[in-house]
Amino acid sequence: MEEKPLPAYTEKQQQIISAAERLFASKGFDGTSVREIAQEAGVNLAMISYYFGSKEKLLEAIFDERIIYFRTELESVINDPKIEPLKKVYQLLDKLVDRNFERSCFHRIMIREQIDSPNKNEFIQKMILESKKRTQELVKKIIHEGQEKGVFKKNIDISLMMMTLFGTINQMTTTQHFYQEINGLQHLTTEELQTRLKKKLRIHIKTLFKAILTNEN
Amino acid sequence: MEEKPLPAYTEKQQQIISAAERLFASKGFDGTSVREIAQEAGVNLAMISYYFGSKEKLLEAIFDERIIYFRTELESVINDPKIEPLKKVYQLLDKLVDRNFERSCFHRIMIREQIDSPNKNEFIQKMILESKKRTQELVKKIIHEGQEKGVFKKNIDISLMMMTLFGTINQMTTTQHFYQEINGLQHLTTEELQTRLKKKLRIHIKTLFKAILTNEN
Amino acid sequence: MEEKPLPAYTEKQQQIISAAERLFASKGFDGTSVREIAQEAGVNLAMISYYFGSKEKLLEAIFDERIIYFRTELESVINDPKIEPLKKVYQLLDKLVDRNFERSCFHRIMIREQIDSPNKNEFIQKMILESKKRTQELVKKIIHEGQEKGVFKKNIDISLMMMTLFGTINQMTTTQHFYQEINGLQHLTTEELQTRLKKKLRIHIKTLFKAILTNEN
Amino acid sequence: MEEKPLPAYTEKQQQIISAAERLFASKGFDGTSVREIAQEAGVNLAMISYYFGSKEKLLEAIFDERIIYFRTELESVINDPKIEPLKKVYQLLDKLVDRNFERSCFHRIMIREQIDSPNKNEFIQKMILESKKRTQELVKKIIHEGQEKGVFKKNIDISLMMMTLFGTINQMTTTQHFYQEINGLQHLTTEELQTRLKKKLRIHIKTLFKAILTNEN
DNA sequence: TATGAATGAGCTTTCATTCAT
DNA sequence: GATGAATGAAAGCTCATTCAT
Repeated sequence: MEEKPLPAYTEKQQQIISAAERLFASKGFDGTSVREIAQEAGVNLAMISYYFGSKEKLLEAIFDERIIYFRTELESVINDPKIEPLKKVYQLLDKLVDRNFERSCFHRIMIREQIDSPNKNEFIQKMILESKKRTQELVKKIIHEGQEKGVFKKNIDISLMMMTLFGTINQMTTTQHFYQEINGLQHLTTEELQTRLKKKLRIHIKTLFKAILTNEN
Repeated sequence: MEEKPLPAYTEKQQQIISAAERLFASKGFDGTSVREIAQEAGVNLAMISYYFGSKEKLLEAIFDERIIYFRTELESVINDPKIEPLKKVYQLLDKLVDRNFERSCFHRIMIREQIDSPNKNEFIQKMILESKKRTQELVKKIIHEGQEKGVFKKNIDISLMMMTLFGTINQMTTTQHFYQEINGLQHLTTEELQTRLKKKLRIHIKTLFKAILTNEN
Repeated sequence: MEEKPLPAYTEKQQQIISAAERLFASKGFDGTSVREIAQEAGVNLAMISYYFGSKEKLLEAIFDERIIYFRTELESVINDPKIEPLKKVYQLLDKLVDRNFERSCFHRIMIREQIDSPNKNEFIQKMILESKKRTQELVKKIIHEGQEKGVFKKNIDISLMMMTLFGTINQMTTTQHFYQEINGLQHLTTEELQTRLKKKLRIHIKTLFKAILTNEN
Repeated sequence: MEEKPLPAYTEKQQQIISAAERLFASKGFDGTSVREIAQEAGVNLAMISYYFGSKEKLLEAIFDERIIYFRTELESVINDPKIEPLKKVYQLLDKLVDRNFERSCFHRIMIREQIDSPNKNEFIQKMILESKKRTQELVKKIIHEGQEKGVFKKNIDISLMMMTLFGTINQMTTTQHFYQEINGLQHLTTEELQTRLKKKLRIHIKTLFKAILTNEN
């Protein structure tokens, strides 16, 4: 919770974090062994305990490292009074979509960590909750602004709207390969697919929110 | 439909499936040990390998057992030509929401299994893909019908619409506790929360789809 | 703390207990690895956790198994009113010496476990304490009897006397090889040494106690 | 005597020795990690290997450092021809008791190291053996003197007498907490307990030896 | 001299599975 | 069919030690 003045993690620690992030994303936390992480990161097995203390703490470090990326991004743009509400929403949505594609590994980890279950890591739960609260607060502000200006509908359930927002993005993130398969896009490389999906998703989400928020068509 | 073509699973096997389903849902496949399943099911440890061959095959059995529940449900209603398209969509949506709440354990498992990854169980991947295709086909049919009748908009990207549909439902399923926390509903029991969420979600999804599909407000 | 009606430990468990006892006696608890125990006992490594849960619990099992041997032995003889006090003391002393030689491995373990230290196993500490209390109570009874009959001195500090009693026996148990070296008995086999020591110790302790307890010479 | 023949150990080395001594005393050699010692001593982990070569050599260094304390102490007093034998014995006993309480940590280590075992550190075994021989020689001298003067009994088994002597002292050193518990002295601080025990032990041992050595009461 | 980083071997324990009955 | 015993492999982690600076 304290702000870290220094980059905090050394290069080798970054290597480990990055390797772990990739593996946790694709095989899950429990499905990934510390040995695999060490191998993927090209470091000695014992280094992981040496640097992070435990596998659990390594996961926390990943959150600690990546979640910063979450906070800083959004707020700046939103507080510009000149931009009109819908544009602000659009900007916000684009950012959310972008960051999901840019940090897709981390997002996949986070999606898994969100799944309801009793004995989840508390530290991480709190981080996610805090992040959700922040974003929701932000969204609420813009929408209220739009409502006051008469641009947006009244009676918008923001929590449910967030469900749709993050639900759609997460669904895209997690089920790309199904999308690819169903739509006969097996010929595309992963990168091509990603580019296409990002473009489509950006438009889709904006269309969706225009429909949810305004009365225009 | 009522007759089961195969003797299916004995009572003891059902016990195991049911116990495994609960545990896989809350702790993940890799986070659950066969010992735990045996204990939760009240059966001997060796029975699980004995009956199902392996932990992996047990997971497949869960899918095998529950996915039927998926197929049968939807189609019947949809083929009624008297019901108008939007009503049909509404009925479909309600069913999807309901089955998600009714079989929330299995859905949580499925959500996890959908998360992109190279070395996932192929059998299950195919099951999920097939199920997705079926549902998408169904939805496509209704929507085309609505489009032909001039009730629905043209140019609807069904795949993305599905992302929003399942994304929203899944997001609700997996992040109930965050919703509860953020909205200050800690005083509700799990059951009360579920009832409330289901009601809200049903409305939300329908409103959403009306906005997506039609030009009315 | 509950009495076990059955022999409790299977043959294989006995093998493990016995092997562990030998190793713990000679190398200490922390100095012995579970692997060594498994090898010495000729069982699979995993069996030890399977049967006893952990290395710690195995140590407890050793105490559980051997400490019985402690309780039963002594009391019977002492309650005979016909035997005169000094004879009773002699009998008791002989028994104590004998059991130390018979179960010398276990005694060495117990000596180590008695050494003052903060994070010792509580279960074992309690067992040892209880055993010490019992024995002290027993000794107290005989001595009081002797004092009432005017055979023993007044003003005997029983606790300190016990220190001398068990101190001497334990010292013998733990430092046999030094005794052997110092007294030029390297030519004796372990067995021969033991026999000689036992005989000597029996006499020594009795002489000692006669001197402590009575006024005769 | 005040000049140290070798530069011996630097201050930092002394810190390490002292920390290790405390930890080995309470947790045993194998139960103590080099990391703990470094932390307790407030020095860098690598310093320990750097200074002493290995954990084993550190233990040897402790013996090397502390055993001097053993040798020098006793002999001086004993060679005074004016003091009568029993007084000499008394002085010796008091010294032995005192040094045990003063260097109780080191004594606990030594007690552990004495416990029979094939693969013990030879260097240390030799040190202990040599120390035992010296002390025994000393005792022998005084006793022979007393026997010649007709003050002490003939036929005294000195080795066994030593067993009783060190056995009693060691027993007190290692099982103080049991003594405290059994005699209902939980209200005493460690220091108060020690003071009381030392006083009692001094008297007890002397009484004991008077009884062993002489014919008086 | 002093130290943070690094290492390979080892630790205890648990895993999914199979065996013998 | 049903089960307690058994197994080899692997898990996460800590160990004493050494390296590079």
